Amino acid sequence: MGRGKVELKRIEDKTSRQVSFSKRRNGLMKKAYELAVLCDVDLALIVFSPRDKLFEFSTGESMSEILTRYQSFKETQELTRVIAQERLAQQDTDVFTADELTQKIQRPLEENNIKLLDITGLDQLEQQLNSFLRQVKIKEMELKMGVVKALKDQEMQLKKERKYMMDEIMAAGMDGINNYTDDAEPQPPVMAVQITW
Amino acid sequence: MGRGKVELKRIEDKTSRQVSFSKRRNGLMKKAYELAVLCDVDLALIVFSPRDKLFEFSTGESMSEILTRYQSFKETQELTRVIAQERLAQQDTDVFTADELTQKIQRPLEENNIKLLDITGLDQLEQQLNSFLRQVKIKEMELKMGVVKALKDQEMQLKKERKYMMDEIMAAGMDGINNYTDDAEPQPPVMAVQITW
DNA sequence: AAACCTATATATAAAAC
DNA sequence: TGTTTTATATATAGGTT
Repeated sequence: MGRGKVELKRIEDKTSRQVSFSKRRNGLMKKAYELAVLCDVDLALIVFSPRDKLFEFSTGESMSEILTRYQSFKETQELTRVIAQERLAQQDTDVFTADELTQKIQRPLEENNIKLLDITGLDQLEQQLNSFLRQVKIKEMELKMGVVKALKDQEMQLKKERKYMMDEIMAAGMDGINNYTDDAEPQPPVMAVQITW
Repeated sequence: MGRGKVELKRIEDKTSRQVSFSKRRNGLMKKAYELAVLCDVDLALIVFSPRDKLFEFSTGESMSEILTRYQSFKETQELTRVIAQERLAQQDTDVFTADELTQKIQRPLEENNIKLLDITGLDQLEQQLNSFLRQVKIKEMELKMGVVKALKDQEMQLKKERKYMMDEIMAAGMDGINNYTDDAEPQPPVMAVQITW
């Protein structure tokens, strides 16, 4: 895009790399701005120069709002994935506990958030976090209950399907079949979400 | 950049806005990629489409690493700003407490981090955060001590300067001057950083 | 929507200041 | 180091399919 064509690899000459960085960085920012305005979208751009200088651009909302939105999006994505996974898993196992489920859901969410806390976290931060967490606890609980309910519904549906199939088989005169290989009766799924304050 | 020139404002026609979004988004990603490769820099790009679909691009390091780095950078920036402010403030006041200082430093940092915690924060997150915070507490303390020390040094220097000026004045035969307008003796600055576990 | 087609607008490499 | 110049490479608007 200039007098000479450039290979897509690190520019070895330090000077021209710096010049290129300066020009292309401006170009990228401009393009980002144009995209945001023309197409009416939200975006965030973060660039660290080779000398660790920070260049950033974000639309109307502040950078941290967009990053928060990103986090939310990722979490929802993870939740959706986990729920889908659970549904598949449910096709093979008959029983699951809410505790197991809770664990599975929590792990990815925690990892995502914790990475964003920096080493300079402060001691008072803990207190504020506690206060903050108390405030969102109700919504959190609602969310969990919703997930558990969704899976519960799924389980119920599977059971109905099994029952339906069983009925068909029975109707065909194939009674005497027993799915349980040991003496223990199948236990009802544990259905409790633990809430601690 | 095409057959017609486009005004820099929201494209009103929905279809061409969508087409433009698709084309320009790809272009932006490509440019971002080229910048990263050619100039050997780290960057992150987050775009939310009008229909809330997420498009993202980040270099080698994962997105969350870059966001963490961004957070760190911002915190350092804030710290630097606060320190500079403190230095200015010190020119008018004679005494400051480490407690006051700690408060001032903590506020911006907390705000920055807390915004990144989403409503789906989980109850176990609190525990992990506590564990995490314990791990970084030592570094945190070191940081604070460093800041306090820097300001302490600054204060000492100001005192020396005042003393020097005072000496000059005294030497000029202008004794009997008293800077204190009430009976209380000036107290030494409180010098303690509170560490709780 | 996406994929292709030009004509034109923009971006930018290299040079010159 | 930054700005301006200019030749060339790229991006993309508006069509068409």
